[in-house]
Amino acid sequence: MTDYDKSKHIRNGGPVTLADIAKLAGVSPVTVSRAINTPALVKPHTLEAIEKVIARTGYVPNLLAGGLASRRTRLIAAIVPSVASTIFAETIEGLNAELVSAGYQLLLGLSGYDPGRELELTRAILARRPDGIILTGITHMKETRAMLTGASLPIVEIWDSTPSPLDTAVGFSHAAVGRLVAEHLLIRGYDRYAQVGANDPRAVQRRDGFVNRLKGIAEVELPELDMNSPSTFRDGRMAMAQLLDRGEGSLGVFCSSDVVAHGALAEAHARGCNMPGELAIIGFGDFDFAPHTHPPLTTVRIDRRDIGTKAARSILRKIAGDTSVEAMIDIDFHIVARGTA
Amino acid sequence: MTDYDKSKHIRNGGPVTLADIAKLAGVSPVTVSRAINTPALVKPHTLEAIEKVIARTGYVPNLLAGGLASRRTRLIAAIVPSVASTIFAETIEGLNAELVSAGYQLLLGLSGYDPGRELELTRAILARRPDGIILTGITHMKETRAMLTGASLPIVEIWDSTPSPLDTAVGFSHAAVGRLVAEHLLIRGYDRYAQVGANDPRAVQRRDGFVNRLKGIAEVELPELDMNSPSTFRDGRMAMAQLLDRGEGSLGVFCSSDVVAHGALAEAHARGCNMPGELAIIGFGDFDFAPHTHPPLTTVRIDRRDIGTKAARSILRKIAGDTSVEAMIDIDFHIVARGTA
DNA sequence: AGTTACAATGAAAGCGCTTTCATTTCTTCG
DNA sequence: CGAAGAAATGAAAGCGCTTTCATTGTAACT
Repeated sequence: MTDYDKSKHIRNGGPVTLADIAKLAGVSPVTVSRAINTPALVKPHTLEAIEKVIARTGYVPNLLAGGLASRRTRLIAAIVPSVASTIFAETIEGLNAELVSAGYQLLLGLSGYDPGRELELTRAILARRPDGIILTGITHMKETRAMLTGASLPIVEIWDSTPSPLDTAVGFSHAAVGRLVAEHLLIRGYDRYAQVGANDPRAVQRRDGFVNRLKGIAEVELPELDMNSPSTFRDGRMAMAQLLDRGEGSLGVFCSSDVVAHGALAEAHARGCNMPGELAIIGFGDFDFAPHTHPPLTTVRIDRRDIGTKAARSILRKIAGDTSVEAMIDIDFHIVARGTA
Repeated sequence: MTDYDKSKHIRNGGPVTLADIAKLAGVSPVTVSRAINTPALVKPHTLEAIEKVIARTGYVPNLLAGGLASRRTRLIAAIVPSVASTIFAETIEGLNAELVSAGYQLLLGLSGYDPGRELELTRAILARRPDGIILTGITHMKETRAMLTGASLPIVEIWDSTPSPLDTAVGFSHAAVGRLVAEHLLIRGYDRYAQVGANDPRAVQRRDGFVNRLKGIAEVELPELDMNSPSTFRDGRMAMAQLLDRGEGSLGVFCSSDVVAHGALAEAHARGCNMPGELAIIGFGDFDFAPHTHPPLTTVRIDRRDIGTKAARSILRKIAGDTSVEAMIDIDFHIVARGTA
């Protein structure tokens, strides 16, 4: 039997390597590699011996070395704007659950709604050679797009819809959401219409869809908020105060998120507005608290977790070589009519 | 000048490597490596030439190879129970911000409050040889502890306090939180006391601190919730209904999170309870909505983001070889008295 | 008994970097 | 102008795995 100890000097108590295991188990390194990755190819008796040594030594394979050699890292990267804003947190959870159960690990990047940071993150992430990458939205800097397509790996864009994704997209049309909300309000008929909220690309799409649907019917008021995305409870409250102060007549408001809507609602509640007769508020996201506001918030519901799940499945299929993954995977949305519209 | 093309065959359009850059720039691979990692060691003229080639080719270094060779991955792993539950999301944001600005990347693991999953995650994460690891809480399976100490890397445990951390801990005493809340309620004096909420290790500590402080003074009622951590709005509402149904007299309630408290509050509100005279509710976390409930929620405030920031700084210092990092870094907490207690 | 096939194992090369140590090329100064 | 020291660069080895191809052992069939 050959001696597999390639080390020039005695092991200095440093981390155990595959070669160490091989030596201790009296087999070659390849066999240990197979015992770990493709145990079916190893004779049960040998396998058992190797496993015993692994357990005894507490060996943890080095996936850097493994990834370098095999060109597969079992790493999936995801870039989202934020994780504190509820909206993406559940998508991440869905993503992660699906990835972990397939033996993959999630590498997370937070872009803070900043395309420049998205670019830097993309570079940093690509340097780790993930097997796939997930991005939020469909608007990226051209350098980002170039780098991504040059890396030739599966890409999934989430939370938006497009006929021409970089690779595959999982999401829905924000403009359609805006239109749907407009129609919901139109049926009831209000004297004035307004939209308040964030200015990230997707919120803007929703606003534009809303405004366009009302074009020729009503002017949409857009209170100015001196802030950047994402917007807050406070923003909603201030905007609503502004709206209520500067005009008469019944009012239908579309907020860019449930948080903003909640703020708007608080102001309306404080002023004793009659909802939804005199004032209607529609949020976006159907956050946990939405059913519990006073009155309960009418909002647009999206299965946020499902976006993560479907994104994970798509990317895993692509990694597995499945070329039949659809370019655009649509996610459902609908209005949950509660007390505010 | 030597020819640095080591490849036996012509490059097949695959990813550009450091050797390719070296060849195109007419220098050796080491020089390119230095141009990237320690540009100060390279003559400005050479540097410029190399940078030009890198830009032109869109070269992205392979950090797997780099990490394998240098034994530094610039990767920090963090394991938290969940990211959808608000409580940890901001910690992650703080962590990430600090790490990114130091050139590190965050590898995220979600344990779902399950020690077994924490163990698996630890193994999977260690296999990627992070430069440091951050864990939530101080209770881990003994296999996890063994694996961690065996890996000999900087460890930071967050969101709890202990005199004997694995390495360093950043957090606070949950028992002390429970005591503080008990004292806050005692000052006002209620006929009955109750605690409702989750059963994760930290929530249990808070409950025990609360119960112990009231020992000999009052029995603490603990409504049964047929659920696991984390608990929800619904749990809070049901528990409050139970409490209100089965007893008389004024009542002081400590909830394991603001979400639970919000639910409890909704039930109390619906029944027209007089707060805080007849009924007191104290939450935990000071979530965004806490100031905006009706009445506004009294709760325990912790700077969640700060935990992340401090954890990141500690681990970065450790990586830099600083041995003066304190074993226990305390995080402040205090009661924000609003309308419910 | 003699192929043939398959299962189990091994040898060697190499993934793309960084490290260490050696060499070359400048400066600087007596 | 030549020696000494510093600055800039390079050669070679190797990080810890997986891959490919070769070899050996074992069973199955004629």
